[in-house]
Parts: sequence; C-alpha cells; structure tokens
Amino acid sequence: MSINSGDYLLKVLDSLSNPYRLKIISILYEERKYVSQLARELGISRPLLYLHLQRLEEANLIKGDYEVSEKGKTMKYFEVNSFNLTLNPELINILANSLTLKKQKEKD
Amino acid sequence: MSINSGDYLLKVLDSLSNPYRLKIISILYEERKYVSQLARELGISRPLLYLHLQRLEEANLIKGDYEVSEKGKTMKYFEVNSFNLTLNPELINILANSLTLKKQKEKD
DNA sequence: TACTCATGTAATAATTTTATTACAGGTGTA
DNA sequence: TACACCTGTAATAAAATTATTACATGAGTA
Repeated sequence: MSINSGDYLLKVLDSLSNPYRLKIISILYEERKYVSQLARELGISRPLLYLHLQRLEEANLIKGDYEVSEKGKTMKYFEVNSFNLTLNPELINILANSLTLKKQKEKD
Repeated sequence: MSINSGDYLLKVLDSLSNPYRLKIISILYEERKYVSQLARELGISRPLLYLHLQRLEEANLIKGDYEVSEKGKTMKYFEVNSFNLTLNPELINILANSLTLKKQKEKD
C-alpha cells in the first residue's frame, strides 16, 4: 500500500482518527476475528462496528472475507492489511497538491 | 516529537484528518505565515482558521509566535514543528494499550 | 418448534466538528 | 477623524460523525 494522493492520505488519516478504529486495527493485528466476535470484544453493537469496519475497509486498511465454520455458519472474518506509512511535513507538502479542499458533491 | 501514547497518537491523527489542516501544514512547511495572511491564502475566515490552528497546535504540530512588524503591528506567525511519524499495525497495536476508548468527561 | 448465534441494514437520535456572523480592541497612515 | 489591516472571541448555524434501536434472514441444535 502506498499513499499516492492527498485525498487518499486524508482518507487513511480519517479512518484512523477514532479510538475504536485504532483498537480494531490493534485487535486484528493480533488475530483475525469475525464480526460478532469483534463486537463483543470491543463492547459495542454490531451496527456501530459495521460503520467503523466500513471506514477502515474503504481506506484499504483491513479486509473481510466470508468463511463457513465447521458448524456450517457463515462468518465474516476481518484481518488487517499490512501497511506502513510515514507522516512528515515534507510528505504532506508533496501530497497537498492532490488534495481536494471543499468537499464537492459528486455527480452520478 | 515522539508518539508515546495511544491518546496522543489519536490527537495527532485527529488534527491531521481534515483537508484544511493538511493544507496548513503544507503551506507553513514552505514558509511561515501570520494568521490573516494564511486565511487569505486558504480562502477561509479567520475564526475558522483559528479553530484549525488550535487543533494543530494542541497536537504540537505547529507553533505560533507573536512578532512586531516594521510598521509596528503585532502579528502572530505560525510555523510547522518538525515531526516524522510512522504508522503501521504493529505500532498501533503497541500504542493501543494507552488508548482511552470512551470519551469520558473530565471533572474540574 | 423454539432457541442460539451468525449475517446485515434502515431509521433515528445524539454528539462533535466545521463554518458563519457579529462583535471588540489596537496601531499606523491619509 | 476615517480607513486599512492586524489581533481575538462569543454565539450560533450547518453538516458530518458516531451511536442506538428495531428489524429481517439463515443455519444448526435441543
């Protein structure tokens, strides 16, 4: 994974700027988990967890896969994608060129 | 500057997860500016700019100093502090221990 | 069949963040 | 004095994010 635009950098930063989402990365780094399992471990509801997972997945920091357990249940397992990014003023300066300032609504 | 806790990491990420704030870092990296000057360059109002500057300053990414110009006016110049941080799952995993999950209101 | 545990989403509420408007004070210059 | 340009903040509005509640579906097991 490499950051190739300011907009993508922002998306990554955004996806990481929440305590639960950092915690999710932390947990999944140790071991992949399925959704309900993660929700219990974090002590939050699934709807809320889905929201956080979605944001992390959109930033490409985690990914989910369906898997059928021995008991025949379909579970969605999440794991972290490996990433390593550096943040410093120079890098931000370079990427700022490809950064959209005002969130303009997208057309169809 | 080094990230020594999950809470501080979050504060830094939070302060950077906004297009204007990234842009501010980018501009100040090239040259320090005073508040009104920055506001004009960004095309935003000073009150809004103050808000963004405050968040960056709280995360210790920029700093402001008063300076009296030749014409005798007091201006507040901002500049970026140098920083360089690495973000990867392992690091997040380590810092997650010192991460506060629920934002608990502070007592007086 | 009823229960458990997995999946997911729609609708709404609460909270935080972002943005604007309206002030007020200070200094130098025409 | 009036104007231009600097500083700053209080109050409010708008928008986005976060969180909750209520549903609905499917598969295995008692």
